[in-house]
Order: sequence, then C-alpha cells, then structure tokens
Amino acid sequence: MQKQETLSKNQKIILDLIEKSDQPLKAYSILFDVKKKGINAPLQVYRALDKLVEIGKIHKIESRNAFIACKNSKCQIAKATVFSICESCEDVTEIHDHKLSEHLRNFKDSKGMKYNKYNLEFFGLCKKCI
Amino acid sequence: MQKQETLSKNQKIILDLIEKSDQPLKAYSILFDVKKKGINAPLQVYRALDKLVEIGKIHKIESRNAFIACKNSKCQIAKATVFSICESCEDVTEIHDHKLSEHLRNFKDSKGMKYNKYNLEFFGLCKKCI
DNA sequence: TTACATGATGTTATATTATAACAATTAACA
DNA sequence: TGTTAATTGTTATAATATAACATCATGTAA
Ligand SMILES: [Zn+2]
Ligand SMILES: [Zn+2]
Ligand SMILES: [Zn+2]
Ligand SMILES: [Zn+2]
Repeated sequence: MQKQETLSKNQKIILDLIEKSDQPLKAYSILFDVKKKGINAPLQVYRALDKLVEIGKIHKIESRNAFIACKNSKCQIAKATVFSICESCEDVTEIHDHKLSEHLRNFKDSKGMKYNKYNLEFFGLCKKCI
Repeated sequence: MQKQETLSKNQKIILDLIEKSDQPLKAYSILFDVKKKGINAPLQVYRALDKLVEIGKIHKIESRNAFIACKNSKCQIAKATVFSICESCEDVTEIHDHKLSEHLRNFKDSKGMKYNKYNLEFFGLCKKCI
C-alpha cells in the first residue's frame, strides 16, 4: 500500500472542524461536535488526531491538550513548532520566525544528542489583554 | 502573612522523592510512593506539585505529563525551561545554554505580545539510543 | 487575646484526557 | 484473487487532573 495521499472520512471531518476554528480545540469538544456526523467514540477522534498530527495538518498544544490547524504550507511535517499563548484569553498563534527556526534547528547540546523535532511554547499576554 | 519560605510537610516529602530521581516522575507514581508517608489522595500530590512548580523547585515536562527536579540554582522561577527528551529511552535532561536562553529571552514576535515564560522541548535520540 | 486572613491539609467524589482489546470493513497492490 | 495495511466501529477501562467542602495551623492586626 502506498503512502496515504487522501484523508479518510473521519480524518476529513475532524480536520475540517479544526480548520474552521482559529483557536485550538480539545478532543472531547471535537467529539461533541462530530457526533452529528456519526463519530461516536473518543477513540475515533484520537485516531484521526494522531494521524493529522503525524502528517503535519494539525499540531498539538502540549500545555493545553488541544489541537490547532497548521496554516503554514511549509511545515508539512510537525517536527518544528513554535507557539505563543496568551495566559489571559488563551489565544494561541503559531509563530514562523526564520531566524528563530534556524537557531533552534542548528542547536547542538553538549551531550551529542541527535534531534529531529522540537516544540516551543511562549506564554504571556497578548495585546488585547495587556 | 508573609511569603512562605519553608516548604510544608507534604511539599517536602514530594520534593525529596522527585529530587532523588534523575528522571521525571508521574503524579500517580509519586502518589504510590508517598502512600507510606501518609499521603493518600491525588489532590494532595497535585497541590504539592503545583506549589513546587510555582516556586521553581521542579518543572513539568508537558509532553510527558511528568515532573523533574530543577538542578539549576539559577532557575528559581520556572519561567524559562529547555529540555531534551530521548524518544527511545525517554531520558530527559534540562538544558542550560546561555546563547539559546538569550535568544529566546529576547525573542519578539510580530504581534507585540509580552512574554514572561517559555518552555522548549527537543526530541530525538540520545547517544545510547542512536 | 481575639478576631481575621491566608495557606495547608484531609477526604470524597467527579471531571477530563487517553488507550486497550477485539471484530469488521475498506483500499491498495502483487 | 488473495494478501496486506489502513481504517472503522464498539465497549470498556486507564491515566491524568480538579471540584467542593470541612478542618487545622499560622501570621497579622485591632
Ligand atoms: Zn505548522
Ligand atoms: Zn489575550
Ligand atoms: Zn530548572
Ligand atoms: Zn535514549
């Protein structure tokens, strides 16, 4: 079987929903919303989420246990992500900063570890909440 | 009442345990271990963990839902953390890299957000697991 | 010293997030 | 066409985390 190019039915339903939201969605809120489309169990949601994360269509915001669509065509693989998170209104934005990415991509620690992925989350207050 | 300087009984018990481990511990594994010391409920553990995180004695590894002691006297406040995580053996190390910290501390996004905290997790394979 | 405020504790119950295990179906492909 | 891998559906359960309430201890101030 060749590598999947098209999304499956459940994957499409769930990606659509996440893409329509500009903010991260939680798994059980997704579940609630897709029940009308015949997706009834948490596992169906988590399986689709896993796949979508794997192929880089969405990212997981680890500190929030929530999922947001990737709007950057460049990060087709979710291996290098940077987010800013407002601790007041919980607004989340994916950051694409070339200089920062370079710096992180080139980072070498003192232990000779080989990195293939990173996730950076900045916390603070957005303009509206300052 | 002035700001607390000494840790409470439960906080001490739980910090001791985490400091004895060089690897992150999960809340319910902590709970299991401290039952012999009279801590019986998850909430007692989570309350101590919250406090210890707040004062910078421990850090939460967000992608693993686990807690590790801070061994750096400088990061008394858990506001700027960098970790390397081996995806094979799950070994976690806190990274203190001056240049990287500077870069992250000085990072300004295009939206004018005011940051007071960040957390960066690198994933890969450690020397033993390559 | 009495009242008050704050922080910590103990306890029961419950909410939230995520996976195990198994059976059935669908889609690519040799 | 038979084989394999991916996906789906379903039930149950594991793992992570918080709500709500009562009590106790300690520092501050009238
Ligand atoms: Zn992205
Ligand atoms: Zn905000
Ligand atoms: Zn630290
Ligand atoms: Zn390793």
